[in-house]
Amino acid sequence: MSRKRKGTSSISIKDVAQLAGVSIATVSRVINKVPSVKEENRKKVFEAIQRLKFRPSVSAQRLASGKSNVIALVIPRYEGIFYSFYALELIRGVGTICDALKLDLLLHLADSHSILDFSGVGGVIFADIIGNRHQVEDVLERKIPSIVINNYVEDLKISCIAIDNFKGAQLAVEYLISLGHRRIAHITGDLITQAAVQRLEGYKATLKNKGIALDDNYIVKTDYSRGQAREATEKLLSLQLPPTAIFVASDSMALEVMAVAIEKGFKIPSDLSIVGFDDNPSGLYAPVALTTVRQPLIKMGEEAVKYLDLIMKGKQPTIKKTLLSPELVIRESCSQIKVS
Amino acid sequence: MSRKRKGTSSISIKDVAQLAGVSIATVSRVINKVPSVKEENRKKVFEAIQRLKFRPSVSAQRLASGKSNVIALVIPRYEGIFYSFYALELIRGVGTICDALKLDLLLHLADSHSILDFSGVGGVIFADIIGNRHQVEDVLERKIPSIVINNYVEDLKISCIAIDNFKGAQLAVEYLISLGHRRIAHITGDLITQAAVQRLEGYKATLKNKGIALDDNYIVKTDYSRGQAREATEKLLSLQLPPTAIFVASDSMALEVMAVAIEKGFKIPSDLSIVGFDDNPSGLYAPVALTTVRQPLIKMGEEAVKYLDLIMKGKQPTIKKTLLSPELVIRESCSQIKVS
DNA sequence: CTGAAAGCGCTAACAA
DNA sequence: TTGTTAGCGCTTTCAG
Repeated sequence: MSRKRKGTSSISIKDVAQLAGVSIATVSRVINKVPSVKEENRKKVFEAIQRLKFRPSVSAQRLASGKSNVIALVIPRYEGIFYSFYALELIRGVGTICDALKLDLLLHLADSHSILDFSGVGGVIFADIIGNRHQVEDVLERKIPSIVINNYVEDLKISCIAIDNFKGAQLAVEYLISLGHRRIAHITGDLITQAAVQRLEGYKATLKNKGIALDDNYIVKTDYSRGQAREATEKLLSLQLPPTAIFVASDSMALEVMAVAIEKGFKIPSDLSIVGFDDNPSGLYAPVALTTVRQPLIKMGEEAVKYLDLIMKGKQPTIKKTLLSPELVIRESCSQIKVS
Repeated sequence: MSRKRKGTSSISIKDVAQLAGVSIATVSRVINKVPSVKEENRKKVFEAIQRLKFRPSVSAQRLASGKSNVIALVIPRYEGIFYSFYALELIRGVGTICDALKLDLLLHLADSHSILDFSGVGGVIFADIIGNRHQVEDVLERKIPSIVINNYVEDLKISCIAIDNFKGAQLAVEYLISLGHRRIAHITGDLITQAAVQRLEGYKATLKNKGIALDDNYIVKTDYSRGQAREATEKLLSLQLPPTAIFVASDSMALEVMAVAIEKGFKIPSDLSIVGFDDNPSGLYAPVALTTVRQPLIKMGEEAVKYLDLIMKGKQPTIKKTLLSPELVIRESCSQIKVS
């Protein structure tokens, strides 16, 4: 008995087997719900497990089976992301469904140069790709099931689920136009995100389509923060010919826009119409309930997890690029333009 | 060769050893930075690792060594938590430092009845304890290094790091009193959280200390949501004798309070002083910059991780209960009371 | 329906 | 300084 290990104090499948009077294989079968176990034995094993408070070692399970039920959620750690409703909502969606599906959620708040260790991981969800394409490529190369969300990736062989931000912007702007607005401004989000870029493009394209000339003064770029939203609004409203409507790339910024406008004595919506983006519940309680574009973030997270789960279980191996449709939520912050 | 396994396609330490012309033990030593390896061999091994793109299997490492560098962050999934700046800030703090210390972060958004699987986990951080004491007790029983944050637990043998919410409330209320206010209301957070309870207690105690009678009409309970903050404010401001100051349990609610007050024609701060809690950056860009109580959330998360890391490495085994001090951040939303 | 036994990929004595 | 080898706790054939 010379080369014995430091005995791990924790109880193992062996102890359970012994107490239950069966072999470890049977215990394993019970744990894995293999149907072929006699009811009597199953019961014995269950009791032994209870009595010993046995918990199977995930590491051992993984090692032996080669399977893992860990999903990694990679969120790029750029500043702007934490201004947003978006991140928390996403984590909430993904986290909740992981809990339900008994998947473990590994959270990586990653730098673009973080080295991510995916060895124990069964699947990876990339929340957007911002300066970390190489990480995606790495995972792809290692054939780890993966999916990108909130970013429609054309040029990579990977599944993705994204919001149709272009369409979202279009919905917002068309609505504004339908109310008679022509001087429509746009406060963008951080243009390192695809979402912000596409919203801007949607805004531009829709104006063009409707024969409204673009005016660069009406486009102000921000990093999604409330501070920059405030500055943007001040700039916009002090223009010689201020816009009659502003389409804002996030609700949290839109709330700021509204606050600034009210401070300056504008009446919402009669003097200024505002459309946000997100359907952040805060918008409901704004001085004037915010009209906004709802994007199904939680759903996006859920879909991603479910899809990954399928791939990890060996089904659904094809690459699928999904675009989720946003939806205009009309509340009180927009009105027909005043006759001039 | 009958009983062979389905060969895992992934390369193992064996392949590296072969290519490098050394034994697997040497490869293992290189991986684990054991100093006693000849420089020449170390180099060979490194090259082989590079060429093969070898990544050690975490599961195997864990199983063989009995060590784990996974930290689980357990966040109770009650509705209110997602209204808050708090959750995201915490995740950010913990997530960032985990990335830095090369620890894996397992995120559990747990129901109180979720069964948590901590088998592969080296340490656990409980973010508050809300209906999940049994989970804490379970971890304790299994001797897994653990710590509770945002909740000062007296009656459990576990380390904790919490904010001194009582003191925070005291700072806020004393400041208000020093400005001459006596009709000071409090909009609470969700009283299933210790933080909200302690802020309420701090509020009450401070008033009492200063010889100001408590008035139940001045205390309105909420769930931290903006909607309830709005209702609370409306109720408070329509009182026959409305408060001249409101201490609000979170910044996000305080912003709502301010918005409602402005809508109703109150001037901030001359007609109504407002103090929030959190130091949410949004408060900076409010119509009137919000005076608030700063709580070091990110620091709390960081400290927790560092501490756990120490325990996991076998140092610092004692139980330590830490209380972090909040700090009053005076901005524009409070003023001397008007002479009546 | 069950048990024996061969790994899964790695670590850590121990011997050399 | 290095190689050999016995496990770590579990899954999964294969043979009853």
